[in-house]
Amino acid sequence: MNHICTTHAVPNDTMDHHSVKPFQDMSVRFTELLRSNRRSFQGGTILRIEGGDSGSVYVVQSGWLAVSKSMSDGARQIVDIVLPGGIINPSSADASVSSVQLETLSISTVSVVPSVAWARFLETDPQARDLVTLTIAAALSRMSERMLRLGKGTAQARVAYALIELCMRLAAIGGGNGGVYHLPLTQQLLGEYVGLSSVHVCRTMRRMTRDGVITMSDHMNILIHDLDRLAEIAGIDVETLKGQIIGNA
Amino acid sequence: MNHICTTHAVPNDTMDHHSVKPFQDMSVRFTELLRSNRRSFQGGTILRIEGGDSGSVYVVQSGWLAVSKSMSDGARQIVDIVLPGGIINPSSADASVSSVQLETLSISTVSVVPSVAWARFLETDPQARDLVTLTIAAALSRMSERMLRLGKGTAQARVAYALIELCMRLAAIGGGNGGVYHLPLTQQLLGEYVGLSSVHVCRTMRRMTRDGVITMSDHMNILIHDLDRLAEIAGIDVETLKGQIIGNA
DNA sequence: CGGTACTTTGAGGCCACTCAATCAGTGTGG
DNA sequence: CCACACTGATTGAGTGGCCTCAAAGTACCG
Repeated sequence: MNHICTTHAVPNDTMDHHSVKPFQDMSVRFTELLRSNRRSFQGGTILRIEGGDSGSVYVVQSGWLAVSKSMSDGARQIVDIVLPGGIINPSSADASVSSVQLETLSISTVSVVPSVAWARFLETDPQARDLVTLTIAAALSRMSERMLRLGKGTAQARVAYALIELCMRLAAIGGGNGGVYHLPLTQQLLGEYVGLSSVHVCRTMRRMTRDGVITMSDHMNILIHDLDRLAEIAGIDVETLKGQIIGNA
Repeated sequence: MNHICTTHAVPNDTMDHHSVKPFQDMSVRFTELLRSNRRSFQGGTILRIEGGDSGSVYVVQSGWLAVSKSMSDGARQIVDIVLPGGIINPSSADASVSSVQLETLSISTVSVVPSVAWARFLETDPQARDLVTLTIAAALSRMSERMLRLGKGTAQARVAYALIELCMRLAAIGGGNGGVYHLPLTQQLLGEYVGLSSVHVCRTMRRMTRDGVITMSDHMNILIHDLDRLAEIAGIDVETLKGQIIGNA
């Protein structure tokens, strides 16, 4: 039920609760650029197919997006999950020259800025350049961390890391307080994020539930009971990680 | 036998055969910046330990580098391999804020530019900024591609992809003609790159040799006999990939 | 010639996969 | 209001790919 790019985009200038934390201190021109290109999409919308629209930068203001790649046999890997405040630049950053798919995981508000306009703007705004640099650094850090667990690392470690990563990133932008949050992902999608089959994601999370580390309620509502245990399973130091995968240091 | 950062760096201004392809058309000031910070390192030198020297950008002019991360149990994942022409900016690009290890895989010439000087220089040189952007895009593309195979993808596909990726990148900077090249990696290291044990790397490559796809001679001299077969195993389209993982489009 | 580093091959085990069936939640139309 | 369909979670059974342990082979070097 993927909708190919709802072109009937909804210009959303009614209210401005969309100004995400990382964008708060930016210049007026930056804010204006985002606002004039803002669109809304429902969950499960494909914004960009491999190399299709090669000329836009995506600035996320609300909702969750997934950047993914697929093998010829259809198996898919979610390369990165982008939260509000994230910037996806297929031609220079988060997603490479092309061949990645970009889709919404939930109802989202995204500013779709033509690459040319974006580049021209960046030339004039050093502060925006710094923001982009910081955003990319955070994305790379996340990806490296996830790669490490994809290569080495058990199913438990992969899932545990993903849960912590998303929880921390969410907290950084003012969501999910105290280890409670909602994942707009099926176990299938989570599996594609961490490189596991949906079945094994289920088993793994079930086990962590039995062990009292987390609690799940209706459709991926996560409550982290024992962050220390979870961090141990994931093989990370919470404090260290915080400084690395969060963009707004 | 890792040498902790040979501080007795050898300023290498004897000849200038170091000017790598991607750097050829850059400004004089850029060239000068690199030259004044150039150093030589022997293979197996650790240039940067997790978050240690937090303030340098590394511009590779010759040799191979590895960017890696380790788990608490010592298992290591090579996040990216950087060839001549590559730029590693731990605080904004290839390697994230910190917590990555950077080491030489072979004798290398690298310009180690202090972050502050680098940032200041970039402010004044839009062309250099574009180069950085392009370099990052290529790195991200490679990483995404490798992540896909790390998550889904058999041992064969992972190894095959790595061989093709490195061959193509090497060819792009004027190395290894016609599918023949030398990998300055042990099977152990190649395993850390593609997420396999050294034993299984061996078996996999042996099998590809038996199947007539590649030939190996003394210590990782690779000859690709049947690129089409190899590409099929890797699950890629050669032409498509070329445009994506190579920086100098 | 012994030492070291790396590759190769065998044997056996475990983790995660696939296949498949059941269950739970949510609509949807009669 | 209930039967039906549909999507997603759960659990079991069995398999296979990759791992580990281990031993032998090969090249290089002091």
